[in-house]
Amino acid sequence: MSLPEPSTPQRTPQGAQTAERILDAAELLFSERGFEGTGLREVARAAGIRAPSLYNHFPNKEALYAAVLERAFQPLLRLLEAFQAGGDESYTDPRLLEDIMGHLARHPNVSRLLHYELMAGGRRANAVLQGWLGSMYRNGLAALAGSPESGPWQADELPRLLFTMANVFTGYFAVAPAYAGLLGGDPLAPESIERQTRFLRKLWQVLWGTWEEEG
Amino acid sequence: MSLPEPSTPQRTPQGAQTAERILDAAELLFSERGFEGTGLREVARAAGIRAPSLYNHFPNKEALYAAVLERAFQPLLRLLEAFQAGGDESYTDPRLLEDIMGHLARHPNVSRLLHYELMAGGRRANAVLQGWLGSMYRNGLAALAGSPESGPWQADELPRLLFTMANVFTGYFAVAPAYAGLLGGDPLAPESIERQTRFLRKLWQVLWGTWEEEG
Amino acid sequence: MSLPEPSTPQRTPQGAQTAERILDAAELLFSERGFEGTGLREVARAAGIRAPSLYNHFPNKEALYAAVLERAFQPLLRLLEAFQAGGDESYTDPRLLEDIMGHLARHPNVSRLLHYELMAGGRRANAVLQGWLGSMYRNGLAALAGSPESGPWQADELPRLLFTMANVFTGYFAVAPAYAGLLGGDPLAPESIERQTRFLRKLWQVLWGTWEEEG
Amino acid sequence: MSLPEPSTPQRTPQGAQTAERILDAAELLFSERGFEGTGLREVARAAGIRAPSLYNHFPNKEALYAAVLERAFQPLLRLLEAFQAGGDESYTDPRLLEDIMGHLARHPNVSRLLHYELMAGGRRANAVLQGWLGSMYRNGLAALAGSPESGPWQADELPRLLFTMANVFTGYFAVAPAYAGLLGGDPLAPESIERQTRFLRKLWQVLWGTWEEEG
DNA sequence: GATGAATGAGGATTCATTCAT
DNA sequence: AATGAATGAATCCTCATTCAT
Repeated sequence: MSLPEPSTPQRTPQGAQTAERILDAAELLFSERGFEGTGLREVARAAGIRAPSLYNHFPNKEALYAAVLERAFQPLLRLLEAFQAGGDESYTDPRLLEDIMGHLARHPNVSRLLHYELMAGGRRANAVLQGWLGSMYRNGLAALAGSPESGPWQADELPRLLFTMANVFTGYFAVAPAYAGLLGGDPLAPESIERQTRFLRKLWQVLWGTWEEEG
Repeated sequence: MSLPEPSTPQRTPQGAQTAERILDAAELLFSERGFEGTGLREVARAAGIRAPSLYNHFPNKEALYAAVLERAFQPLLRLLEAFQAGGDESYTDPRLLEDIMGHLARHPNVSRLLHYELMAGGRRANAVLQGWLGSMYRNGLAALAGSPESGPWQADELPRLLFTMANVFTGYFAVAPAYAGLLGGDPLAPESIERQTRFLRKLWQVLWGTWEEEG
Repeated sequence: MSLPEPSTPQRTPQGAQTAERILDAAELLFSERGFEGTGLREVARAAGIRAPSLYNHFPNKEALYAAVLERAFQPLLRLLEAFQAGGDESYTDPRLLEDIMGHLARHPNVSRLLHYELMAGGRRANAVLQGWLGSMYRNGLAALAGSPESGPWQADELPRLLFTMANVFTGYFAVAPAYAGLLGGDPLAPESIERQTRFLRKLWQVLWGTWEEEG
Repeated sequence: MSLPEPSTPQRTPQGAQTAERILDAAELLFSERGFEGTGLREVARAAGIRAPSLYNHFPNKEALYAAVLERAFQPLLRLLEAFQAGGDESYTDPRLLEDIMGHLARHPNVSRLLHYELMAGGRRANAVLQGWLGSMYRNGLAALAGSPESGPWQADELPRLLFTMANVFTGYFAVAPAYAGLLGGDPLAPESIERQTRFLRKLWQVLWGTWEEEG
């Protein structure tokens, strides 16, 4: 009666499109308001359907949330895996930083979802997240330990450095909206993200002692 | 019936004690579950009363939340103000870092409240937070700009550096519980906090180029 | 539109089989959980289809329920009619009792459906049931009135005696599961049903004064 | 806003009265429509309150149902216990029959609740009911076994006789409404209950061989 | 004949809040 | 200051049903 766009009314694509719209809507809302702050009616409205229809695609709110996390975190996981496969020296290779920053910039919801989930701690046991964190932890530990760069860091400091940097990366996007009022511009505007990317690259190099003043 | 611990048992009127207990309970719960994830019944139960009694002390949930934030953020604000009064060079003085870290370590809820509030962005207009952020922003900009330390940072990078460091400080406590499973120990245990403090001091010095390998 | 009735299972088309499977599933579930306690999704799942497909065979839940009752009660009705045709003296003929008991034993759902329906009283106006009860009432009144057996019963007590016995017959099966825990064995096991049949035959004879101690 | 009678607005009686009204309403509705057929809104409306207020008196629907059963069955339990204490010969004493019949007649809901619960079988594990049935079973077995009356019954038939009679007693009230259309009069009218009581007394005596034709 | 998708109505339950006591 | 009782609004979710495919 009020379906926005039944443009291609085939069987599967139809449902798949709806599921995708639901995931899109849910990702945005969950990332903005958190799990408990998000109502399924809002999600449904944003997806262009009524709330009960959600249950044709996801068995319940938790499952929808898990699906959102899965879809949001998987690319990051893949990025990290690809990076790990690239060799040990890559941790000080700015390209990873660039790639991750680019992905986070294109998907600012991911950072926010992650922070909400991290702050929820172990309460909402989430396999996806634990997997991702675990993978990052192991990848990081192994790679940094064998890094040819010396820098000022000792082995037992690397885990903390790792988590700190992850936090710095995602933190920018997670709390970006709160900056808007103070910094004047929109922190998620391309120009601002570009500056943040440059800033983080420099920060990374400073931390590893590879920063060189340039003209 | 279940009064936990009247820390300073002077002749503080019963009501004040109750209000304090409510604030304690609310601070913990809000910091753990966020605003929408926290029910007033839980707060009341944790405070040893029934939900309607909350309204004898706070006009509504939002006001209680604001009071929690106020009480939690004010000491930090004072710290920053005192620091600002201390002079321009103090931004690279490790003692501020030490003080802030100490305070955050003793009150891990503060970091979590702050992060929740930052992630909520502008939705819950909160004067306290805006004031604190604004003060930090102005203090930071002015002080860092006149800092005698050179380091690798240029004037227009200082705001980002400032926010980044703030995020690094509070982020540790905000997401600490999620680390527990991965790092093995409890990140909020004194020993772990001690190591984090040392790590952050070193990080700070590395960033400012004042780190020196020691014996 | 609805009742296909493939009474004699020849080359019954696929659809008829499905309808039958639906009726089987619905009969079991309605008899176990009652009308409101039974969901169409459960019925569909038990029949191996999805809920909307039910509507290819029955116009709605009420009609499905009515069809279940019809199919379940008709054989009993036929039994009673055949018995009535057999002559007046047959009411004290133990064979009727045997036949009815046998049928109820082979179809324990029938008793349960009947009890649920009786307890629903007049709320779900059900023509089938009213017809069956009415027929039983009339048959019973006429036949018992002209019975050659005297026994201790007077004419105006016969209706009550009739209903009481009907209740005793069906009640065993309707409430049997609740006995399981107390009586030890499964009341619907053949052995237990056999004993119940013997017991009821004796009960019937005692009531009519035709019981004789035997070896 | 629409409370019918806040006549005596003391603290406890007020709530107790409400709880009682809820129990009354729930007992009637549960007994008429069963557990799943009864909505809490109906219960609330019948009790003169709104649905959420139910939760000030009972934690959930199941607990309300359990409380209804408890209140409904306890008097019967007491009756049976008192009877058991009375001595072995009492099982053939018509006074017990009279008492039980009177109680059931005054509380026809009890029979209906019992039948609904029995038909639910073990699904809704109900301690009250199991306790009552267990008590009845044990009381019955012990007492009947030592009964001075001989009658036509053997020891191993007594359990079945017991359950049969219980079924006959409660069955009348449980399915009474369905009789209304057929018997003409209201089966729950005092006159009809009186006749049923006489009928059951006679039935009992016939079963024990103590019936004597009278003038 | 079968079903995925959609939905209005309603399910039980929780929420923050009010008020009389 | 405290709380039982009450409630409108909203929660997640299930229901029977429809319809296009």
